[in-house]
Amino acid sequence: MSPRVRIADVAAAAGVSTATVSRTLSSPGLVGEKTRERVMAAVSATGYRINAAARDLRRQQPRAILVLAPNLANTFFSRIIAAIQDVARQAGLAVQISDSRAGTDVLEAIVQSGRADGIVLLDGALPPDMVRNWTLPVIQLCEWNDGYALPGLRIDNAAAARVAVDHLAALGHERILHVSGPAENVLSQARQAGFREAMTARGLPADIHDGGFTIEAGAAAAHVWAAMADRPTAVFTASDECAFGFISECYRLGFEVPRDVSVIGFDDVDFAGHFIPPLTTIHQPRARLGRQAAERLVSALLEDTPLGEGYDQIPPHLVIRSSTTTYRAKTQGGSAA
Amino acid sequence: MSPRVRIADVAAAAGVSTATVSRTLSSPGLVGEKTRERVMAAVSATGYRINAAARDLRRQQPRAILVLAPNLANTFFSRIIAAIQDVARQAGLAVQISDSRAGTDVLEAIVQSGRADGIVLLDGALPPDMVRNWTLPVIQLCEWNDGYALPGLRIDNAAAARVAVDHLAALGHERILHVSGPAENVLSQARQAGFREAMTARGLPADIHDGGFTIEAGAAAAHVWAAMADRPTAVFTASDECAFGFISECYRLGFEVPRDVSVIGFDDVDFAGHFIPPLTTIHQPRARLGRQAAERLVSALLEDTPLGEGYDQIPPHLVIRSSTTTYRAKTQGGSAA
DNA sequence: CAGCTTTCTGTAATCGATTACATCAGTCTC
DNA sequence: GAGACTGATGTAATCGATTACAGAAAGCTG
Repeated sequence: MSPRVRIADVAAAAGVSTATVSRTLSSPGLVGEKTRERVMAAVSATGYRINAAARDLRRQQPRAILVLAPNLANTFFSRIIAAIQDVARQAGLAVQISDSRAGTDVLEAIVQSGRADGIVLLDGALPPDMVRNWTLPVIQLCEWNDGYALPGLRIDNAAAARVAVDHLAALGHERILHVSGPAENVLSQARQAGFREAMTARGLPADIHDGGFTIEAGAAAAHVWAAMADRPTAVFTASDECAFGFISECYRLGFEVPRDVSVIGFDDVDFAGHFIPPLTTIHQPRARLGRQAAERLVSALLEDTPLGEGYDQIPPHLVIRSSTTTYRAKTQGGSAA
Repeated sequence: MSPRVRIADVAAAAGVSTATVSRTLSSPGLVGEKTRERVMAAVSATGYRINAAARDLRRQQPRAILVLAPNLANTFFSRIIAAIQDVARQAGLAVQISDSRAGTDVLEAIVQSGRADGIVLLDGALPPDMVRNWTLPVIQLCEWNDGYALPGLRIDNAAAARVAVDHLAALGHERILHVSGPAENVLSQARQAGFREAMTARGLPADIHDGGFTIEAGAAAAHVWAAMADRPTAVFTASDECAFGFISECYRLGFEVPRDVSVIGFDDVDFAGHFIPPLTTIHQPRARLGRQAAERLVSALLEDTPLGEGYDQIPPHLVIRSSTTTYRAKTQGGSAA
C-alpha cells in the first residue's frame, strides 16, 4: 500500500497551492492555461485520485444514488438496474444498491448515512412512516404506495390487464382465469382491478386465483386450473415466470398451450419470445423505465430542483406471440369436467 | 431539508463532549453506564444519524465493497450479487455496483475514488495492467484472468465439461457438438479444453462451434447443427440461455428435444427445471459463489489480513433432467443427412 | 500614470467524526 | 493519608478536499 497521493502532493509537484489544483480539477475555466497544464501534468505524474470521502464531506453531497429493490435475485430488476447505472455513470454519479427487505433499522442507517443524495425505490411495501420521513429525493419505480406520497413512474397496470382481456375476448374467449400476484402487492391489486373491470364490462365472470409472481406459483395454479369444474379457456398470469410455470405444469399434466388453454404473461422478459410456445405477454420496457426514472432523479439532483409530483404512467403494450389462439368450441370430446 | 443533526448537537443534548458520543456509538464499553444511557436517549431524541463521509474520511476506510460485473443486465449475476449484498450487509458494509465495461478511465476513477475498500471482480476481460495496479484487495469470481495474478473463486469449468461428456457418452452418444461461448472468454476456453480432452480420451471427434452465451447464439447454433452433414446426436451448450435458444429454434425447425438431439446446458438458472423439456445442465451454485467470495473478502477486510492467493475451485455438479436421453441408433427413417 | 477592472492564485476556515493524550475523581494498598 | 492505579471524560488535532476572501498582477481608460 503506497501512501495515498493527496492534493497537497500534487500541489507541491506543480508548484502551486492546493486551491489551484482543486480548481483545475473541478472548474478548469478559473485557472490560467499554463498553470492548468502544469497541474494536469503533476496529476498524472503522481497518479493522483480524488478522495471521495473528503470531497463528499466538504461538498455535503456524495454524488451517488441509492437503488432499493426487494429481492435483488429477481431477474426482473437486473435490466432496470443496468439502465439506472448507465444514466448515473454518465452523470458522474455512483450507484449503491441495497435490498429493501433488509430490515427497517438497517435500511434507515443506509438511507440516512449520507452516502446517497437520491433514491430510486422499487418497493411499495415498506412502512410509509419510514419512507415519508426520508429527506432526500425519492422516486418510485414500477411498484408504488400512495402512503409514501412520492413521485413515480410505472406502466399503467390496470390498462394492461384490460388490454390482455381485450385480446383474449377478441379471440373468442369468455371464461378467463386471472392468476394474480400476491394479494398484498399493489401491482397485483391494480391488475386485478383492471381485469375485473374489463370482464364485467363484457358481462363475463371474473375468475381470480391468488397466486404469485414465481414459477412455482404458476405451476400450482396449473393444478387449480385443471381441477376447475368449467375450465377457463384462457389464463392471464401475474408474470412471465408465473406463465412459464403454468405452461410447464400443464404440459406435464397432459395439456398443451395454446391448444387447450391460451396464456398471457406479464413483463416480457428476455426469454419470453423463445419459450415454447413463444409467449404472448404485456411488455414492460424495463430499460426505459430504469432510464427514465434515473434521468428524472439525476436532473433533479444536478439542477437542485424538486422532483415534482407526477406519477408518470407508460401505456401498456401487448406483444402477441403464440401462446394465445382463437377459442374453438370443443369439437373433440376431450376435456369435459 | 431540516439541517442535519451533527454529533455536536447530540453531545449538547446529552451534556457531554462529542468524544463521549462518538465512543458511545462505536465502543460502548469505554463509556460509563449512566452516561451511555443519556447519550443514547439524546441520539434518539435528536434523530442523529452518523455522517458516513466524515467517518470514512477520518477512519480512512469507507466500509464498502465494490462489485464489478460485465453487463449488469445479465440475469446470471443477479443472484450472485444478492448473496454478496447479504454478506456485506451483515458485516455492516455497503455495496456499490458498477458495470465493468464502462471504460477504463471511468473504472479507474471509481476504483481509485476511495469509496470502496475491496472489490469483487466478475469480469476476466479487463486490461491486466490496470487491474494489477489496483491497490485494494480484489477477489475474482466466476471469470478470471491469469494476468491479474489475483485470488479467486470459481467452479472447475474444465471438469464440468468432462462431466457433461461423461453423461452423454454413458447414454451412448458418440457425435457430440459443443456450442461454445465467445472464443476470447476464459470460461469458453476452459470448457472447450475440458470438452476436447474428454472427447479425445474416448477417441471421439471434438466438434466445436463458436457461439455465445445468449439465446440468439443458441438459436443460430440450431441452424448450424441442422445443416451439419452427419448431425451430432447431442449438444453441450455454453449456457442455459444458449440451450433454450437452441431448443426453441430446433422446435421451430421441426426437431424435438430430446427425441432428435440431447441437450446439456450450463449454469442451472432458476428456470432450467421448468423449461420444456426440463433442462439437464451443469449447476452453478450462484448464491454459494457470491456468499463464499464475499465472506473471504469481508473477513480479509475486517481482520486486515491479506486475501491469500488460492484459486478455490468448486467441483462441478450435473443436474440430470429430461433434455438428455439415450441414443438409439435410428430405427425410423427420419433424419438422414 | 493614477485609478479601475479583470484575471489569476494563495491563505485559511470549514465540513463532521475519530482518537491520542491529558485530566480528574475515585479506589486501593501499605 | 500519601502514592499508585483505574476508569471515565474532555480537549483538540486530524483526515483531504473545497471555497470565501484577499491580494497580486496585468490590462484599460482618460
